[in-house]
Amino acid sequence: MEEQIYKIDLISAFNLEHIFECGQCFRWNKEQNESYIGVFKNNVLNVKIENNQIIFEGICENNIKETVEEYFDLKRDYEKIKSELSKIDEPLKTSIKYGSGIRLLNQDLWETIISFIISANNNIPRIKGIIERLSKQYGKPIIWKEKIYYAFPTIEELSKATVEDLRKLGLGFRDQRVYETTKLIRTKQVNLEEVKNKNSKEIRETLLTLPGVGPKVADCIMLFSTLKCLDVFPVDVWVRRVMNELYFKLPEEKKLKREQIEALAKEKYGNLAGLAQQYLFYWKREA
DNA sequence: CCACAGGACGGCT
DNA sequence: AGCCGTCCTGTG
Repeated sequence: MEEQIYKIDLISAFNLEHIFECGQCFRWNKEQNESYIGVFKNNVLNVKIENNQIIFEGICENNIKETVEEYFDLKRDYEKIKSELSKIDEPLKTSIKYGSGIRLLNQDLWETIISFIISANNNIPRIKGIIERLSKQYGKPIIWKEKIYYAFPTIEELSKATVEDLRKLGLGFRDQRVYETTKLIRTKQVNLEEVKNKNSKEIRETLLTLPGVGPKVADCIMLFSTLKCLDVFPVDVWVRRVMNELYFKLPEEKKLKREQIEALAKEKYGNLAGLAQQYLFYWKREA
């Protein structure tokens, strides 16, 4: 593997902070110079914006242009999506202006499943720390510019970890869930290759059979991985707050149940509900 | 020291 | 069916 570089003209639906800080990924970190470095698959990339260009540079297993186009969802027309969603109502329009550079990454399904099981009842700094330790312990090293990075462990690699090993890495009560899910996937009792060919409803049902995957985690996996089911609407405490505030003017949380919020979102935002969720979430989190 | 934040799950009504 | 305590660790 060797260093590669790829540049494209800057597009308006591409902002590093919007993409990497909207809660969809855990392995991208900001450098001193405002660029980001991240690990995905067997790639380590630095992304920066300079002179109205987006510059992707780093160690890339396959052709960097194709890798980047796939991972950063570059073939999807976000301008069209934003203008369609902006018509729906004022709050959504405002949130879209705020997070205009958001794109949904096409992340590896296996990595997304494990990452979001770890995300349960957890905060972002700690989730990031756990995933780094898992990768360092079980993943393959990748060296770039004298620094060592670690790929996320493969199914086989993570299968070497015992529940106790996972506990030592700080997973807490999620250790058992990650262990059992890894076993189900390794033995193909849940076959990830087959999941890809199913429809949205079947995918969700399958994911929900994995230990540690409940409704919210299932939706995140479907939205943030290569599955790209844009119609799901992950409801966490933040989204619940926004929806209650925006549409019901209820100062107290928990007035609306998760299912009710989900149903409302699908009714209002239709098959782009997942994107709407991201704009609203990012807006509320940062503002 | 305690309170709190964050989803899944199992046990209880 | 719905509600609620518990699971673990970091932060204030």
